[in-house]
Amino acid sequence: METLGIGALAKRAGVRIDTVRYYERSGLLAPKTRLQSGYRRYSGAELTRLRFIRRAQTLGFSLKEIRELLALSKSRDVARVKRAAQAKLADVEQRIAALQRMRDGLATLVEACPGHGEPTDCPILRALGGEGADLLDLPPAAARRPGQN
Amino acid sequence: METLGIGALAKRAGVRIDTVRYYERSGLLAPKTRLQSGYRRYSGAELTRLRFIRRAQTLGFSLKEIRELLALSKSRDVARVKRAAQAKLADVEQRIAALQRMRDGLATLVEACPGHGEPTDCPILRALGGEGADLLDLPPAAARRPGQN
DNA sequence: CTTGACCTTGGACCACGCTCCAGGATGTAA
DNA sequence: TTACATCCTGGAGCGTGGTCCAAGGTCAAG
Repeated sequence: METLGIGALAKRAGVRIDTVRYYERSGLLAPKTRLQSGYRRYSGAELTRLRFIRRAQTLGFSLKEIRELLALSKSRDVARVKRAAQAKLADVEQRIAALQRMRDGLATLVEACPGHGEPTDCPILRALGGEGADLLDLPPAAARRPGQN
Repeated sequence: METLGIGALAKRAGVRIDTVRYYERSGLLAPKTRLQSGYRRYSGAELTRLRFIRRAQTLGFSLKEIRELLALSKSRDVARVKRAAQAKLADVEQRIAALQRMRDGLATLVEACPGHGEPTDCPILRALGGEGADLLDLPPAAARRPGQN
């Protein structure tokens, strides 16, 4: 069976070599085997997994979440897997909702801005500068993403 | 005119004091004046600005982008401001679309999983583990968020 | 004047997600 | 065998967005 070196794997996934090793350190992606020399060898499954990691990232999942997601595939407990997937689904739906609020706020602003003329006619500028930031007024902010550390 | 100390300002904006100082260091928010003692004093305009910064963050703007946005408001260039907002809007919409694809994929998986029985009957397990990750297969990934450094 | 809350600065530290480097070993093709 | 690409490990460094701490100064009330 054909295997890939770390460089070939990285190239095929559009990722840097260091990133692959970083993912390994992070418990996300292990080589299928190692040569006696220590060289990592990957199979198609690892490539698939790596691509999955990248896709999930573009969808806003943190590496930690992705690790959890991938861990599911190891647990052979179908019920747990299903519950986890459902939880993830709910999470994704919440994110979509949050992004949609974002989008609505921005769309309102963009629509209301003539794109020319007096700065005082631009709601974006008014929201930025003035007292009447009504247009940008969004719900408090509670749900910040980058954990409040 | 009534002014606020840094503590009062932070409280009113729902932010930590350190965060206010951090924003100042980052060139986002300067106090209106300082007392002889060095104490920062803020006016309503700064509170508005601070709230704007937070709102913008919830809209997915980075502090760097917010700094640019705030700089634009000084430039009074309506067209540029609008373009920046439009770009962000497009970005947010792309993210929503990507998340919706993920949601659909997850929903399909969850629906198709019996929640019990053989692991081989669970499509989630099959999608995550195997070669045929078809259900989770999403478009390439191009639009990475955290700049490729 | 004392107390306690509030403020100052400078700098360390954190998590995240990489990215790069040094020094050395290995693989492969000519 | 030589040459060159590729790989190894361990650890440092980076940008982002904070958060915390020490050592000390200030403000307002009683």
